[in-house]
Amino acid sequence: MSTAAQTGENTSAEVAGKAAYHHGDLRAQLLNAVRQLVETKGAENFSIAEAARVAGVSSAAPYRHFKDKPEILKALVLQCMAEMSATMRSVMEPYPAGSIDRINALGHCYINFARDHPGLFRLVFGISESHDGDAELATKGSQVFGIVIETVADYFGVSPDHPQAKFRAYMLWSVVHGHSWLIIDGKAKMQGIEVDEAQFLQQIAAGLIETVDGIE
Amino acid sequence: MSTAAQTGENTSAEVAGKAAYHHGDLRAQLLNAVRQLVETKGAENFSIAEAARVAGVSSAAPYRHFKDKPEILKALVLQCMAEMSATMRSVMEPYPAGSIDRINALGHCYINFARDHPGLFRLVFGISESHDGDAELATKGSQVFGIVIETVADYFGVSPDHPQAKFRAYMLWSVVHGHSWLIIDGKAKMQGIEVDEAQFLQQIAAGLIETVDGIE
DNA sequence: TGGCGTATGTAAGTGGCGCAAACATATGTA
DNA sequence: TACATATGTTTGCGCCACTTACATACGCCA
Repeated sequence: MSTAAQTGENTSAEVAGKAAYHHGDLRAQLLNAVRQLVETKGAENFSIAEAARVAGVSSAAPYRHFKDKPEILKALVLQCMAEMSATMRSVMEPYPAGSIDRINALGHCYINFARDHPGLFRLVFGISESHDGDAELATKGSQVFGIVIETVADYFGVSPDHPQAKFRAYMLWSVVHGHSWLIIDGKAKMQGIEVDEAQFLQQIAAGLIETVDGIE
Repeated sequence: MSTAAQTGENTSAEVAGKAAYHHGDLRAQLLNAVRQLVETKGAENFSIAEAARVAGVSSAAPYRHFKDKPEILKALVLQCMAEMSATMRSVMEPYPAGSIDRINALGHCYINFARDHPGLFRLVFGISESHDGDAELATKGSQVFGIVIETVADYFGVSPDHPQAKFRAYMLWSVVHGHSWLIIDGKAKMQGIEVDEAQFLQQIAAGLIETVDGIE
């Protein structure tokens, strides 16, 4: 448990012999620690103090790199969003542009992120400290949703600015987002529902995209 | 601010002259206080101590009625779920059984709950302390989702046990649930999307329910 | 009516956390 | 080499979750 954190952590500075006072990379190491804690204990149960302990520094050290707790979490959210958009781009790349397979691949990818990192998913989409008007978050956010819009627009052969493309993309996003939540909350299983995900996504695509009589 | 809490709270015991020591209804009053705090500050930012202050008792008093913080929140979740299912039943009642209007009414109702009580919605569906195998939560939960299944099954004229009815109901639930989350997170607005909700629900029903060639 | 057990409240204490100083040490640059 | 700055530590404050010991009211039975 505690060793898992250390295997990759202490290599950079302490082992290198630079003495630990300035180990040069605390910000990144703290983010790793926070990420690990959020994944295991949830965003509302992690403490900066514990993250500092994991990183091997005093409990006040984090405040040299982050203003306060929300700012740490925001940094982690940005990191996750960047990963999500990168992964989404990579999983859809094998499929031909404009194909329905690309849309399905996006859906699977999104859901898998939630299933594989429920703690992070909850953080990214569930925390109320929304930093409401934050520009960075908005930007990274559109990099995720933007992919969906692009892909849907490609399918219909229209510009991503087309309102109908946005609307259809938003419907898709809603289903996939909702399903992700229900999965990690265990609500589906609680109701005795076992969802065949491939079928689910296929039916969604069929009902919300393919049956639409051409846009514009 | 602080007076708002008192207008409705002190009436039961203190004003009645019974002295405050046993005011007879602390559990309910605490739940009210917690509800108010969760609605305004979010479930991860409320403190038992503050709820006790609002209710006008010492900070240890709540522990006579609730084991710990998660248990308080669980009680509130149960309360919310009961309200949701009651409201859902009442809003669909005016429409004829088996009609698509009933399905739409359910959707609106669900989304409205999220919009009107984002803090509570986050609590009910977003907190990781899922009390995972909790029987009470499962029961109350099925009373919510059960309504959706029933209504969809009615539309198709099959039994609520029919797997296809469950599957279609689950798809609907996912969209509505996802949209609710995106709305209260402001994600839609952040992406410059203004969703016409009536149209949204109508398109969903059209794509996921009405176009389905009869079940079984 | 009176006494007793129990339910329900309070006060005080423990340990942890978020965060702010004030202080210490390393690093880069003149 | 000296100084400004970045980055770490120690200490301290206030708040919180939760516990334990104590106090008070209420219900019930003789």
